[in-house]
Amino acid sequence: MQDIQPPSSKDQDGVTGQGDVAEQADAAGNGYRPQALESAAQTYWSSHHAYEVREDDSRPKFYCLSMLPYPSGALHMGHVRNYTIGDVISRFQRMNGRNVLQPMGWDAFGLPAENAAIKNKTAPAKWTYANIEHMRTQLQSMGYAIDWSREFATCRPEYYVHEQRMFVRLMKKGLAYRRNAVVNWDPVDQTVLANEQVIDGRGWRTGALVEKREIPQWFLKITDYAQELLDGLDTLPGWPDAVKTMQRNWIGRSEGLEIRFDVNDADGHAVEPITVFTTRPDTLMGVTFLSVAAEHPLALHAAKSKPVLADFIAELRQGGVSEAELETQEKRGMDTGLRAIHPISGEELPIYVANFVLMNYGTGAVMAVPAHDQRDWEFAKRYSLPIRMVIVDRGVLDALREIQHDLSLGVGADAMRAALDGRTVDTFGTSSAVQMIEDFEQRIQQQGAYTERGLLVNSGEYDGFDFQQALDALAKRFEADGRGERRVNFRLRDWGVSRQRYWGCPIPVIRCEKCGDVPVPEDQLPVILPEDVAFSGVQSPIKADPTWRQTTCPTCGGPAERETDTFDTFMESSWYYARYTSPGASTQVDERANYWLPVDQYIGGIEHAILHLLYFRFYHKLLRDEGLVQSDEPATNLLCQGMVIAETFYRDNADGSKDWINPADVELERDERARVIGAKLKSDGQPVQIGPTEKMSKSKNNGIDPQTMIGKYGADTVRLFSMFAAPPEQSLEWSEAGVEGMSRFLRRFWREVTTHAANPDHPMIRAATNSRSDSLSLQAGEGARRAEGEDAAGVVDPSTLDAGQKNLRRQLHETIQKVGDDFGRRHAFNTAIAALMELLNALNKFGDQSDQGRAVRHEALEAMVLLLNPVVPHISHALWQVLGHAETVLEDQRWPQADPSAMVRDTLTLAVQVNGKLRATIDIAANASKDEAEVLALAQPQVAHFLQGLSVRKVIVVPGKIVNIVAG
RNA sequence: GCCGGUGUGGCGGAAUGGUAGACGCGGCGGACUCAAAAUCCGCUGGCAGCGAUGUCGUGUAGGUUCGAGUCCUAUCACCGGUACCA
Repeated sequence: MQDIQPPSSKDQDGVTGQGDVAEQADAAGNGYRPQALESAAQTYWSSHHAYEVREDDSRPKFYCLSMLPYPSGALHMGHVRNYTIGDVISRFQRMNGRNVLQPMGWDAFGLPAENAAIKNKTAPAKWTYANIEHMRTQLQSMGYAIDWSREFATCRPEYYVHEQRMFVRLMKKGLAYRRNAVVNWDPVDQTVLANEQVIDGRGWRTGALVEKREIPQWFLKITDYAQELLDGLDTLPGWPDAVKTMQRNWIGRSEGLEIRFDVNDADGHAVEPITVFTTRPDTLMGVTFLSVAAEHPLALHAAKSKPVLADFIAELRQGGVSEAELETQEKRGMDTGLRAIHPISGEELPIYVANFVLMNYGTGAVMAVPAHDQRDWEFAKRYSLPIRMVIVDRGVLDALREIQHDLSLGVGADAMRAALDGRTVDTFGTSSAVQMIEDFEQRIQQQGAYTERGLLVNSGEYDGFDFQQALDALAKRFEADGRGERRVNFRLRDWGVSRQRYWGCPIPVIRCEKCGDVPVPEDQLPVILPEDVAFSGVQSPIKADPTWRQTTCPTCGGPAERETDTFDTFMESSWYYARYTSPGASTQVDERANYWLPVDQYIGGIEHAILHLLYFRFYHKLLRDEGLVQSDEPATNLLCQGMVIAETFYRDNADGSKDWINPADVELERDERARVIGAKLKSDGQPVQIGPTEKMSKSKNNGIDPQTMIGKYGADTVRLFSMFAAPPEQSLEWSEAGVEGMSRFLRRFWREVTTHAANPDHPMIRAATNSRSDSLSLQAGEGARRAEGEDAAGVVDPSTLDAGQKNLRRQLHETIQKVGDDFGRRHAFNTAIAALMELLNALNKFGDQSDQGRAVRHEALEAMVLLLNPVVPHISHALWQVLGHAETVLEDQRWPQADPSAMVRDTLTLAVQVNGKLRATIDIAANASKDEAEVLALAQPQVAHFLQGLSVRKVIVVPGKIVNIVAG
């Protein structure tokens, strides 16, 4: 780079001046020194409060929010990816004239702080605050355009006081209530375990078999909002369909019938009736038994007089409470000895306790129809219970009608034959119809349930009915005789917010023996969690501390105790987005919330698709119903980014365990075709095993530390790689070789711009350079303003361009259009960057040193700096000055606009296919007719060759794309 | 188990029903260098062929279409969630 002339070589220090940038370019030849340049840019932004914003009605607002981090100790690549996506969108939107808010905070309560406290013998608070300090510094070194003035940590009383106030209001509205619910209980430690802490049914520390235990817990009535949460999904076109589908299925609205069965005990005496909920009342005549949950009152009643049943129920109490564990268990059950009376046939049906029936869905009891429900089918097979077919498809029904008017078959093919016995019908038709029915029934008996909605048979007066007719008829019948009713059921359960943990927001309730659960009066809030505590891990310090616990009842003034459970940490993360809009407000949010909300773009991991994003939507409706916000939904657009994954490497130990080796310490070996054939440890040169490519984790030692990468390559390179290597919603595989490629691209870009700018003959550069010597002592921007105003000679004159100049300019404007679309609409950052790489490759080949050639190059380089700015803001900040502009917040420059006249093409290339296979391409005038394209296509020698012996049947011409000749 | 997603060269990926493999990595060859690094230039899906070119090819099996990586049906593998990890 010997030809680079620094615009001004003797500038003193100038952290923010142009001189140091040029000096860097000069000193190292290639000259791109990210560390100095990045800290200079960051200092400039923070000293100018460049990203602090306030409400401004003169511009459209844009609230860009990334999910707030849990302060686990150090920034990881998942954070880097999440926040880089948010930063690119934020900077892009600001360059397009929006008033952009991008805040950051800390989801500071949570289980890992307690685990760390046990391990390191420090208080959870101390550990958490230290992590926040460290991680803030790390985030700042990434150069994100964050308004740090709004930062908060959710573990501070000034934050959670509002959460407590909302809770006591919800209690008064009846939206918060207390009831018993089941948890994982470690009988050795005598503690409640999180699902995560239960491994193969045992406590993670003690190894003891976990038990289910019922304890009183607080709930929020999210089910009151189930229908609205479901309907609201239709108002969110900017949310991914996958997320909306998952939420719809999670809410799980189903319409059906609640039916009451009378029950007799083993001696034939009537006991309490049982109510079941079913979405398939059409299968009612196929019920052959009933199943109830182990906790169902009837089961407990029966167990009193049946010790084996009591033992069985006790056995079902073992194991964890997670749905994944319950649903993958072997299906087991036991007869209670009780008998349900079928409400139509009067038949006596056994009632089983079954481990797959959940007490917290529906009524905790189901009617079992093995012929038409796969789970019931498997259960029936295992316990030799009858399988009675009552639903068939139309073909079977028609076959049945052909041979008999009565559609009742009895059970099994033999019964059907008996029904046919002695009848005389058309021989051929009968045998095929019999075969068909027999096959259908045998399939159900032997292979599995038929679960489609078909037509009823074996159902007496309902034979031949379809699903809807059966539902209507049965609902009418049962509503008339008081045996049942139509019911809409949701799978969604109320939100259990109690946690038996210390490091969380105290639940603001006082328990009084006389007055019951009394909400803490608002003027006594917050209930503060003491932070300076000794924490052993077995018991919560606030539970152990009588002076904290003991208080007086706000109602009767008598002695009372505080609730010592704390809130689920999803509580804090359900409303933080709103608090960012109203820093310092004495209420939960103030009127500023209605300027910023709803969030215009929310970004976070797909793992939050259901729980967090549903609570987030729910809480927004709670805020709305308290009159605090006006919108119905918290965020209009949602982007879910994929995980960051990396290769794993290991060595086997003698005892069968594995030593996981960090990818940074491993070198790959390849064969002559570049396939990876092995790997060895750099330090000893000995081979290591290659494991699967997985999510970065401590356990597999495949995490790549962002800080190391920033130190080695600079934040811009890390940002560029994480945006280039994959589209945002897919998983991103970390590759240090790929990172080096990004660094290479930035160095080439640096060289292209500095080489161009160093040419003293260029009029625009000359103007800028002349002013530069005094630009440091003048107001920033002076020199650039001069440069921009003067010297028309440096401006592109489209009418005088030659073909090469026109081509480059066309590519430039096509790239401007593509990058704008990819950033703004598609969020396809990877392809936008690829297009910019292509443009740089073209610029690199473009050797034109004429005035117009240089003017075209100047236009292209300025545009590139602006287009790349959202992704790599530090180098852009520096190069913008190199191009002769004053130092500035680049987001306040206009986003480049594509010039349609520069993109006009005279000729187009069309693909020519014969019978769908590519045989030639043709260049044709852009305004050519379909007929002209067809004639030219048919004239191609390759086309003629493949048409030999065939006659053309049809020619399809898609203008601008393809000509397909169909021949045969 | 259930719900959602993904599957394309040696690797990450591109292709919004219309020329499969853009861009990057890796690899091979060359230039520069005493040498190495860096940088620059060229080639790079498989098979056949000196080549022009042909042929096969987007997890697997079918289907719709003039045309399918893209749409439909079935199936396999992997990933995320599964209500107390966040």
